[in-house]
Amino acid sequence: MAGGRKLEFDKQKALEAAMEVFWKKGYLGASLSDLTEGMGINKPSLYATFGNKEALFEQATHHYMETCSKPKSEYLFEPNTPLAQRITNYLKVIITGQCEGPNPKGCYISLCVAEAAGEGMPENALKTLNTAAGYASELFLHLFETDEEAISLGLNQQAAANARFVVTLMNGTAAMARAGTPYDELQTVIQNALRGLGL
Amino acid sequence: MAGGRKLEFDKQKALEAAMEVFWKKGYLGASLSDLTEGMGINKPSLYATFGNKEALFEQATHHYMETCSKPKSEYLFEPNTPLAQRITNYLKVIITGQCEGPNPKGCYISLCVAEAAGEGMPENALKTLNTAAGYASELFLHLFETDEEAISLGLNQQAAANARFVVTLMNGTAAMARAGTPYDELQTVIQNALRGLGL
DNA sequence: ACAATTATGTACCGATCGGTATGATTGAGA
DNA sequence: TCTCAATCATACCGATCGGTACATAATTGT
Repeated sequence: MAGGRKLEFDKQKALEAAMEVFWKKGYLGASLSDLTEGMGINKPSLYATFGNKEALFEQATHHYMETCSKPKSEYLFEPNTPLAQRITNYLKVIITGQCEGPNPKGCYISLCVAEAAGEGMPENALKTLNTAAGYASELFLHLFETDEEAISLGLNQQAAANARFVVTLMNGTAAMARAGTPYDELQTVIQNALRGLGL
Repeated sequence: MAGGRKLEFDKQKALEAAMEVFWKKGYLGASLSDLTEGMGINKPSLYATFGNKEALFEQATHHYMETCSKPKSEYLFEPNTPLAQRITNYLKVIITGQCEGPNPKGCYISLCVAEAAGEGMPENALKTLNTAAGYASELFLHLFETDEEAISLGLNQQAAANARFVVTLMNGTAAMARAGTPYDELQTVIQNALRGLGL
């Protein structure tokens, strides 16, 4: 019949802004005021467009995974590149994202998972978060189990343990970055990490 | 002149309980209701005995460092024990504390530092937290710089970087433990860590 | 026994929490 | 131009936030 008034804001920009607020404050730590201020809209617009705080978090988390997390994984599978170099490149990009740029320091997922253990986070937010949190583990598990060079090096023998080691270290760099450790200082742990894998 | 009514609770037990609440929820995440319920006292008693939420946090943090963090460091300086064995023992005890026992999962300090980066934490709480957060780094820096075996192995050449690697990994295990990773799975990263140090 | 002192429980303070009702404003189709 | 649908800003909802006033209960020295 009739189409009403147009949105006065860019939905994708608003979602990006919401992601940054959750990234900085966590789920429970981000208040509706923080969100509306960061997104540049007011509460009724937020609820009409995204549902509620929990639904917004799910969409922001999905946006984070698609734009910040998953694209970096291509460095792990670059053709004609030694495994050690691929892992180095990947970790460098990860640490860069944790330390530098306009985004908050640290890792969105790692922060919210830590927050979630304190209870008080609604169920759907938890489910979304757990799915996202498992991504990196499965990525490295798949790498160590199937990569040609990884197999020839025997890294597939303890693929799960090796993947856990790398993921643990990435959680560690996220914590250090969030505490203010600069890129130059965190970058040195990559060498130790590769040596820890036998590379 | 005259001494009034006696405290009906054990101040030390109440502080221990407060520590567990902050450990589980973080500073901002712990509400006065969470604290009074966990401590088994009501608000006026809390304020009369500990000051306010911020002062209670400072005392709880100090209690954590003295009872949970610092005592474990003795494993790093045990006489007549190879360095690799000392670090292994230390990390095993750390991970045990992060994964098992009656306390919340993860690391009190690591959680609150992550929370602090989101702003909103009062100044004195931040100062207390930063002091506590620097303890582990200085501990390993001192170890790698002064330990006889560490020097003979050349670990003192890059003492700061080596210390940063270990501290980063401990922050990582804290995050993994908080997310629910059990001791048996986290324990395997110790071997990778030692290899990363060249031990 | 009395007075002084301290701790306790209840009930309350202004501010903020997540979420919403309401009415004015804007734009599209007829 | 008129009507209808959708978004906007403001103001409000009950609940909870950190913190406190106040009256009562319990302990001590005189």
